[in-house]
Amino acid sequence: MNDKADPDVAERSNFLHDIISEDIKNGRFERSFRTRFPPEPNGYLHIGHAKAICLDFDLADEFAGTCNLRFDDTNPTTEDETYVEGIIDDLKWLGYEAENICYTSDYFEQLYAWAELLIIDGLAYIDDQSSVEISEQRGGFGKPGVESPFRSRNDDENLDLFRQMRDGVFPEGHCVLRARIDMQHDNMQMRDPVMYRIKHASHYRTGDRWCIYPTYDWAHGQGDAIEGITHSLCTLEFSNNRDLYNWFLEKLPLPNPAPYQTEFARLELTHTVTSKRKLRDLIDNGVVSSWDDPRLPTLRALKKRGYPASAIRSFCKDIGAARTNSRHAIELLESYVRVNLNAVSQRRMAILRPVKLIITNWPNDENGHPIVEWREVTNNPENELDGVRLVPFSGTLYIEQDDFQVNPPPKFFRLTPGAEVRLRSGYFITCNNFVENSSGELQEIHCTYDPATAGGKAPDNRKVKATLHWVSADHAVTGSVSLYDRLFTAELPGETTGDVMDDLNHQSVETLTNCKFEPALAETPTEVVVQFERLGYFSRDAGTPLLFHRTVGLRDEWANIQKRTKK
RNA sequence: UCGGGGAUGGUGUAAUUGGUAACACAACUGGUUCUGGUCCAGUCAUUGGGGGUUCGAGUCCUCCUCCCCGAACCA
Repeated sequence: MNDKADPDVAERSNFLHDIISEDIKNGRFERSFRTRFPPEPNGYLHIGHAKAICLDFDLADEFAGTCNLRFDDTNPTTEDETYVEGIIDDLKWLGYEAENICYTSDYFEQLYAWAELLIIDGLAYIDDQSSVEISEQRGGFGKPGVESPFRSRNDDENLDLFRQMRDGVFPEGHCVLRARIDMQHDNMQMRDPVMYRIKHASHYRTGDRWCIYPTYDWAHGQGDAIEGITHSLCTLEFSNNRDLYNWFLEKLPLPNPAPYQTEFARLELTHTVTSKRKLRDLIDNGVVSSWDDPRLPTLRALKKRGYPASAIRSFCKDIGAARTNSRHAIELLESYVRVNLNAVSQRRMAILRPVKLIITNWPNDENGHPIVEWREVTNNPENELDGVRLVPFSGTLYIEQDDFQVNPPPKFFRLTPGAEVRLRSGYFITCNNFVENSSGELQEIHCTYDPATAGGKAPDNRKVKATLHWVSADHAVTGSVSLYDRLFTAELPGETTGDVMDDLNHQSVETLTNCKFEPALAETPTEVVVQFERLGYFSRDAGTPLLFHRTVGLRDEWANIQKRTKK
């Protein structure tokens, strides 16, 4: 399930591609290319993860290799089964299937055995100091560390203590297992890093079998080796861990060549955040409703909002991979969504902020009721196979408030008193009058129609400057629409004050409840995205009846004109 | 302060590995159009700064500047 077949997605070269080709050419590994996507199950996947996933899986696909999904579950106090399930769902939705679903916790026994081996080889020791003492002794940038007084403990004692650790003899924090490397090393990661800590916590998979848990560094490379990974791809912040990754692998009796780590820059987007902590803060503080709130950059939120998975994949492929820290404009992602949706989504008419339009010369039938015509409207001009539908048209309609102005600004092409416009697939109409209430609010617009322009074409070929969408008042279904805007006003939230909450966009969602939809919209299946003509793409909510989420608006030249004239 | 990694237009990614800056987004001009959508045509950088090697440098050397990551029993 990948879209190699998608001609829109061109393969772009990047440094990872080059490295792997080189390794294959030189026969560095006698096994085939294999990588893994290693999330920690303590939150849901977001757009940043999508980049890593696309990289891992597409590279595997391209080089005839495989990719595992591995849950890096070494910290029982933060992880949970629900996230495991959520991540599996998210990955599937994105369109990828893992070769194997693995868990670091499945390697706990092996990891433990290897740790004993290191102790026996004099390469690890039990340190009885507290975390603050250890931290203080670690030194600083340019300042060498100090060796622990327990560093010279003999191997037999270390082994004995380690076994007692495992047996639950000690309380949390009593001691840790440390690798004996070099307290003077320039790389802080190499200053006798902690391999095991005591946690009397039950793990969502191993239950109470363990009370000591391996740290990331002690588990990751070994997990890679166990799975036969060749290329361990991760983000830039792990660069400093690479020395340690290699050190452990060298000291262990593993078949060579060992996997090796290569880092790339994580995906950052403007006007949003992608750290799990910050996402969680937004949820916990009630800024957004949950992990799938459509304003969030999580995959489940994007899905709910109507972002096609294939658009996200195209985006990730095209931005490629590099080692430069960068931040992509969120508009770029949106443009991929528009390109995708423009091709596939059916067009419908919906009025978000309705105002009544009365056609004063509209004919009545023999009973004195306005006649109803069923106008034929194209479903998608981008795809003839989508055909047409019939939309009821009559003498009383709703149009968008924005489409009428009494005193129009320059370049306003829409309806104004005296002007003629087209109602899409309907008729040309001319505004003769309008009605306001005592407080000056627009109540009704009165127009006459030209019967000769049925279907929206004038026999004399005269032109109009605008085509408006409309909904017949008698046939309209009423529903609601949620309009989303960026969650943060600042490109880089927290840039000025350091607190992302200071940059919150307090108008990031607006829900309109009196929207008028053409009848066909009531038939739209849940989670399907349609284009509301002239407005944008909208996804039907699965829970709330007749609610649509705005996926993304259409490009809006009129908005640009207004912005320009303002300057 | 030490170590590691970066720097190409408004933004992001490329450049046959030393051969004369490409693609996308955004913006702007104009054209087409029954969506101010789509589509089409066009405009918009000499590669952080200095010096050097070379017929030729974004690619090599050198000095400088700026930015990111790192002192968790998180990953």
